[in-house]
Amino acid sequence: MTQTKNDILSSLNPSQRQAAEHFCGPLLVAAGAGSGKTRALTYRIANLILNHGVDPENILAVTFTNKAAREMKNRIEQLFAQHLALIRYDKPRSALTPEEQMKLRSRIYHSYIKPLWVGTFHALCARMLRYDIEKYQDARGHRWNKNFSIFDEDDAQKLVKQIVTQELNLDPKKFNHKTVRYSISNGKNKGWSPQAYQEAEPDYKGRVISQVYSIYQEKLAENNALDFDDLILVPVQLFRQNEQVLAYWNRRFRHILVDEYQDTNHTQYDLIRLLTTGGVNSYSFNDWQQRSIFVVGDADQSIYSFRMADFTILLDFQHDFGDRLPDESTRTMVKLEENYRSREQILTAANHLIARNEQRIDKVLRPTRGEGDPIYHYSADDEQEEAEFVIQKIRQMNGDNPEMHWGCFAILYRVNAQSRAFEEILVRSNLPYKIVGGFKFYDRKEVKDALAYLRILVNSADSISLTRVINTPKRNIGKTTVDKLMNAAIELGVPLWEIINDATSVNTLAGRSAKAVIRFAELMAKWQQEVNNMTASEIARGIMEESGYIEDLKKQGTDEAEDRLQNVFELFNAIAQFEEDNEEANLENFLAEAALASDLDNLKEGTDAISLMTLHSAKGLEFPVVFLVGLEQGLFPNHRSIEDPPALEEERRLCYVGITRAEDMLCITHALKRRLWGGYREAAIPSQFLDELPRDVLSSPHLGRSRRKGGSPGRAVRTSSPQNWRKGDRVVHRSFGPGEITHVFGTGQKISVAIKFPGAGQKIIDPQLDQLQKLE
DNA sequence: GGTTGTCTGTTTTTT
DNA sequence: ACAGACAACC
Repeated sequence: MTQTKNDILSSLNPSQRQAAEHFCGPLLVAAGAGSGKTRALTYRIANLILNHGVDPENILAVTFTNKAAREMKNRIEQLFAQHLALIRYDKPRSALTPEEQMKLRSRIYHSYIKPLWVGTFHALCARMLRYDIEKYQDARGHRWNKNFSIFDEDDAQKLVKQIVTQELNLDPKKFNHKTVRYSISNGKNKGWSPQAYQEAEPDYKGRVISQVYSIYQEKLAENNALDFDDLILVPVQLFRQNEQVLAYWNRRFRHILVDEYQDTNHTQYDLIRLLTTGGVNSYSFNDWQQRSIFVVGDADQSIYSFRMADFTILLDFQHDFGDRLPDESTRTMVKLEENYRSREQILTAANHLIARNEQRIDKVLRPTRGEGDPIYHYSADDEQEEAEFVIQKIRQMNGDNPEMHWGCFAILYRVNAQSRAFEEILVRSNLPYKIVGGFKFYDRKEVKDALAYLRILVNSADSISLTRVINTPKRNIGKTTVDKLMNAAIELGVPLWEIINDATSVNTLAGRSAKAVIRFAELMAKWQQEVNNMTASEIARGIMEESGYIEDLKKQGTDEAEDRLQNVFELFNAIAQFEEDNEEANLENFLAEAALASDLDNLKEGTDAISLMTLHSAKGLEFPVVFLVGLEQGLFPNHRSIEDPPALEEERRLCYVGITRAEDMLCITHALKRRLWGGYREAAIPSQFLDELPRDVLSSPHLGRSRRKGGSPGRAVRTSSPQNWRKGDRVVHRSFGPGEITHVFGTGQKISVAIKFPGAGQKIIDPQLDQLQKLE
């Protein structure tokens, strides 16, 4: 009888506790970096179940990444283990015998973890759709069945390309398939149908894109496939058209928790709102009996606007769901401001930097740990020397401090391409490292080929997968043959598979390739039969063997082929692992998971290695020592953001995210010269963010040198305006480097100049806005 | 139908 | 610089 409510929550601070104790109604937790938001979330879930008697089945917890979902499950499990060890065995968890541990874990998993719905928006929606998608039809009557394929970005682009170039014969320069795909994606993230798209963007371009969008949806339906955006949008539309379906999920998920709420887009918001209110479509919704909406986020860490995330959704929470009272008197917002992660000097820098942003909730990170060391700033000659410096510094710290193992260090950069210089030196130095994100296991050609085979078995309508592997390995089924078959399929309005699987049609259409096509069809048909009899592992091995794919790689004999072979086997391992971890593992479930999984390396965590990743991937993580590299104008902030104030604010938030990853030590570097697009970019100007950090927390032995070489960006603004620019002047631009003026337009205040840059080509620039310096 | 060589855009970030 | 797309050739 020692377990009371107090005991579970006793380790929380007052604000965390207020968040964790929240039962019914809306609550926004505005949680600064390192303030224990995951803690508040997990403790609240435990508290709901243990102290309020909520059935885990009634809880929906949405995270932004798979990693975060895994982490949350683990932490909830640990909480329960701690708690139940005391209740059931009357001793702390650490004192349990191995058998008792095992028994306890299995019990916790079955009664608490498994019935909880914890996952990303995409994974959770995919799961709901496996139940209900057959009740859905879109505005034009298209339907899907529960074996739908999930198209990744690659598949989606292929489809758009097909439409743009073949169906509509558009000028590929004006309507680049990637740009069109991106526009469609953005439209979907705003909740627009093709019709709505056209209404929102009624100009010529908008009308064309709307038309592509419309055909694209038709094709997706023909393939029985959805793209990433549809996974969210389709449930929203289904909920709007089918009251019973919405009522079911609304009743089911009484308590909804959303992590990283600042990263939600409008469609995701609609989904959450529908699930929470059950479709009561007004702000007067206030039936909070036995229900809650609990969102956690930080507007200062909103870094996904390029994916249509909109942090004003977080800023509006109080208006949407809350009591709409001012911050001081509201009962529907809690701020977590104590920072348990970083040393004071690091927090000072972070607070100072982010305070420059206009759009935010006022909030500071209050230090709880000692002052720590100043932030170290290093100015390198080029990207190679930058990497050498960082690695040498890591070796030195590792040598000096026995407790600093390799896993303590992280190198964070703006773009993936920056990892190369570091990798080269790490390999040469023989140090253990891991690259998080970047190349993804499931993006590799051979893995996608294997998955395509499997997808066809589950969803034979998936023509994208079918065309992908029909001649891989080579079976003498060339482009002309595939085109003929495909045209017939389009003509008849049936999936490609139906043509291929009919020997007569094939004989008529395919000429001398007919035999090969028929053999391929027979192979696939045979394995389709086995989907319900054999395990996913057996099927995967079987089809990859019998299709000749493995044989083909083996006989190539190159290192690359060997590598690919290894990856195919690695996929088999992943399937086997999946079968071990999931009771109802089957091929369908595996494919659903694989489509949404990022990379496999996450599985082998725990290895002691230096971490390399982009700033975006670093969100949510923390490291004792962080190196923030490549702080150069044009790289970070990225050149596409410099002239766009909201985008620049986002870059600044990204920098804030980077700084706040560091626990004890932060080191910021930039290079004066950087290899980019093949050539060198000379005289790179240090990032403006360096100037935006408070001076007194920066320790920077090379500061003087770097300033003189790069010029001070702060001062350059003022010196550049009254100049007389002339054709032929040699100049240095803040982000494009050195160049020569080729034209001068206008006079006086309204002057603009065209400059030819060796690296970036010709650009027209306003010297008032851009930092331009004349060279003598 | 497959292979070789040339041309092009590409580098912001991701579920 | 480099991969992927496409055309010309085998």
